[in-house]
Amino acid sequence: MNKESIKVACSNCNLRELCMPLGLSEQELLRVDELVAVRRTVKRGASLFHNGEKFTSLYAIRTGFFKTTVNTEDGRDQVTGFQMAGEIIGLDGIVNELHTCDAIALEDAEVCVLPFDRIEEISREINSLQRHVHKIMSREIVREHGVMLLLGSMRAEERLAAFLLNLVQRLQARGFSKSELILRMTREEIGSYLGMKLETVSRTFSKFADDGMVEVKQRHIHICDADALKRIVNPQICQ
Amino acid sequence: MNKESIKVACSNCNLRELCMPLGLSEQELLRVDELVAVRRTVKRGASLFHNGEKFTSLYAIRTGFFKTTVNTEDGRDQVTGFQMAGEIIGLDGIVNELHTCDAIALEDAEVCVLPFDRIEEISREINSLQRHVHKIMSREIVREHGVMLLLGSMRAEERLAAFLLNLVQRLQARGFSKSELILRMTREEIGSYLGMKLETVSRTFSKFADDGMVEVKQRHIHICDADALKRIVNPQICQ
DNA sequence: CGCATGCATTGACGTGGATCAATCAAGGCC
DNA sequence: GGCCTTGATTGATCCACGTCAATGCATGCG
Repeated sequence: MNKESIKVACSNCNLRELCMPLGLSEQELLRVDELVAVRRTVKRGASLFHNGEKFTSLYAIRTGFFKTTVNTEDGRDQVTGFQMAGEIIGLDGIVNELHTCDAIALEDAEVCVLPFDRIEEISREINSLQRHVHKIMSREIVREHGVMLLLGSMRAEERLAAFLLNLVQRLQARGFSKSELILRMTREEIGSYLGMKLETVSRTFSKFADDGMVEVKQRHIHICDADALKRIVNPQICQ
Repeated sequence: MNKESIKVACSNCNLRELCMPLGLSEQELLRVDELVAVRRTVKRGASLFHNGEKFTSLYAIRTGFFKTTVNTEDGRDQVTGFQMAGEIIGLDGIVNELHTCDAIALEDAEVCVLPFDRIEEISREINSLQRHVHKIMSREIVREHGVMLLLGSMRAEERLAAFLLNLVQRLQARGFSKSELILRMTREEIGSYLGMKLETVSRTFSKFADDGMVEVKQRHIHICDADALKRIVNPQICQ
């Protein structure tokens, strides 16, 4: 649990447009800079927070890649999401002031620690920050609706295609290639997220490769035919 | 779309402890009373809002029972939740100021309309209301984590048992019996929510009945052995 | 009253994905 | 380099659940 006391400003952070509302005044920006208490680094495999831990802060991911998992008393666990730079994690902790999931770094990561009472305080003053916080939470709710749709009504191929398209789209929004990606998670983690076994994930990758839609070499994925993947997710529409 | 202009106060609503924060001062209560613009009734089968509609308000359910569903362009749809008195719906609309799901009344219902800009305005002034709004959204995120766990890692019997226990627990919190309930939704809607086909829902009910855990007569359910249901959800723990 | 309509139940059968198991590839480490 | 560990792939088999189809049970309406 490595904590650093380097204090850094949001106002000149290159991820600002992902974390923060747009169109703040000079003055408001200075106020928002007070949000970030400190940054914290998390080594690959380590947890940022875990189930049962007291909730104090949200975290904005600066670099690295996380998974969040919930687990039942009887040992089952379920990956609830994969998060990358610019995304906010920890929202689950607000209700009961306890985290209800684990956040594990899938590669060395750095996060900005945003004490939640400070967020509340400043968002009382800056309307666009208040709105922004509400939107972040609502976005998470909508995202989860999408996952429920996927888990509740799609078949293995559809799930994996939807997953790949979602990943690559988010990477593209961050300036990465729209056809090339390196998976940060294992087949088992993908399977947990998508409600299937790792063998099925592997077989489905192989099938996509056989059909010429992707090239798969371990965790290196090249998407050759994104439209074909879209057609798998949405059979009727994409003809 | 029946709109009434009877203006009523939260301060003497018997659902207040479900919708509203506790421990407000006299003064704050008066302010909070300004939240509810109006009430609206929704007939069984009608929608409170639907996918694509402009978002303006959240809704607090006063009476009745709703389902929310998301749907893909290609006609699939997925029930994302069932909501009852005291619960807040419409949170999905905040991000893009558009609703992304349909809310359909499963029985005649009445809701309080809470214009969202008014919520934001008043929650800037009343800290406990601000915190309350955050908690409601966080609670929804946590609930959805639970559904993802259910859909991603449980088998049919476990899902249905978890569903029944959850329903009855929420009904009990509203003063209803903890062993007797009437389902407001069809087998197909239950199946959609739980990611299984209506026949499987029906068969699983029958199996529970054969095993003496519940009595099922159409939509009337009597839970004879709640512990047995818990054991199904949580094999190891409940021995 | 009898008949249509919408759910629910139950049975017979098929299949997508789970399970079990062997093999293979890629690092990391001495 | 060779060894060990961890994760990925692939094959063979199985079973939980989906699919298709018939029947039953309430409710409402001409």
